[in-house]
Amino acid sequence: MFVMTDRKLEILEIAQRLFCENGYAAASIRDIAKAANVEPASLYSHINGKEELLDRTCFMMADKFLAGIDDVNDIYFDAAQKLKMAVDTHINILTNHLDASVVFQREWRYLSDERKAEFIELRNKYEEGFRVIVQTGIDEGIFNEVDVKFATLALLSSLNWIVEWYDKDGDLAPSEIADRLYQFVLTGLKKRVSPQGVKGLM
Amino acid sequence: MFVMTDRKLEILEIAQRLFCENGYAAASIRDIAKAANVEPASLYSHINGKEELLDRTCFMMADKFLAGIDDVNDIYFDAAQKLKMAVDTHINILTNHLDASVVFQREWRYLSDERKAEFIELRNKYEEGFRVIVQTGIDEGIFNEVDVKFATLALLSSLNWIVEWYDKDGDLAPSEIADRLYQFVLTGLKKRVSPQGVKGLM
DNA sequence: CTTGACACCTAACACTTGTTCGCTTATATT
DNA sequence: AATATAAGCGAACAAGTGTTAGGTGTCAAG
Repeated sequence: MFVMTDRKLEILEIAQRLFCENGYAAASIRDIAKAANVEPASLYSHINGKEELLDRTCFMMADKFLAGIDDVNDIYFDAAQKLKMAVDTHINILTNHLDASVVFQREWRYLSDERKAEFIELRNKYEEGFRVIVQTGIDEGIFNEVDVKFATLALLSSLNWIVEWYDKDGDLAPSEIADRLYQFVLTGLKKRVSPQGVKGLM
Repeated sequence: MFVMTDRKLEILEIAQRLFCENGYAAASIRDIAKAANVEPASLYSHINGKEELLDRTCFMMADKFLAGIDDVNDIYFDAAQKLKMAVDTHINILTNHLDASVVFQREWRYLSDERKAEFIELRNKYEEGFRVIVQTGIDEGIFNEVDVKFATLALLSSLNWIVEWYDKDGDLAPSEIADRLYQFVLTGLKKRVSPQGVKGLM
């Protein structure tokens, strides 16, 4: 059975850090062992192989993201509120599991063909969750009649890019980042001329 | 001297395809040789080493992007028009050099430390070009008073993500993609209530 | 007091990595 | 006809890859 002992988790997190810093292919078992203060062979008391570390990371994160979007779509508020919730949740997961998120985003390509297919399916399911929100907003008449698939990808890409520069000791808290990103995808750059102005928006 | 013969270019493009598909670390010299119908040793008649292939790709693309943004900022139109031009140019480069763009975006991490530093500097210069446009828009009073650095990163990330799903045989032409992305970053998702509506923008 | 799980070890395995050496062939220029 | 250059070859190199086999010490449960 799959029991996750403390040591296993520790090793997984070390692997995530190295996969994040150097990439999956370039981060060797020996690197991971050294960072864990252990001989390379000793890792195999905890794992079945290098790919397991990647596999676990990708699917753990997929589960987290999916659980987040499911929560949001279960709650019947208007699309703007749902979107805010979804953005908050997404940014929270990213910033709370930064290394793992980077692996989730960049390194899933190195999964085995079968697992890669499963992973892509889960990721599509997640994107579908966002598409539902965007579509709902259009149906409610509060969002522009954009190409849903296209807009959702642009939206998600804005969210995901923060892993490239987010600094957890920086001056922007996750919630502030989420606020600004939400503002950006909602209203864009162009100033509105309508009476209530920008400040009045959600 | 650095002369780029036909065969050199051919090999470079093969390498770009494989770096794009498998990642720099996972694409071996032997893979590249096989794709070029040549023995591994023969590649060294054309290149000095594997990293040269990555190096050339990253800096070639950096030059292209920088030339693009410089052209835009040399022309004195309003910020919205400049932004449209910059988005068009960016998407054009991406879609015209898809493999190389992916390498430019994902694989620059594997450059040597010195070259990596130079690369990051060029990339910052490019981002600065976009920041100037956004700042100009704010100064002109046509863009919201957003955090310039933040908004520019969100904007660029929307543009860059298209390499993940762009299909040159798909139904969306590069210019259409550029139009929609421009629309997205300019007006966001939320419907405007002002009289002229969405259609009238641009 | 034994058993068994746990975490770790040394040593080695088969294989892949980027790269170099010396050599050959074809093509074009003098 | 002689020479230079470009483009290729087979064989080998040292180093690094993921992984396995078999063994050691620790420690809590029976």
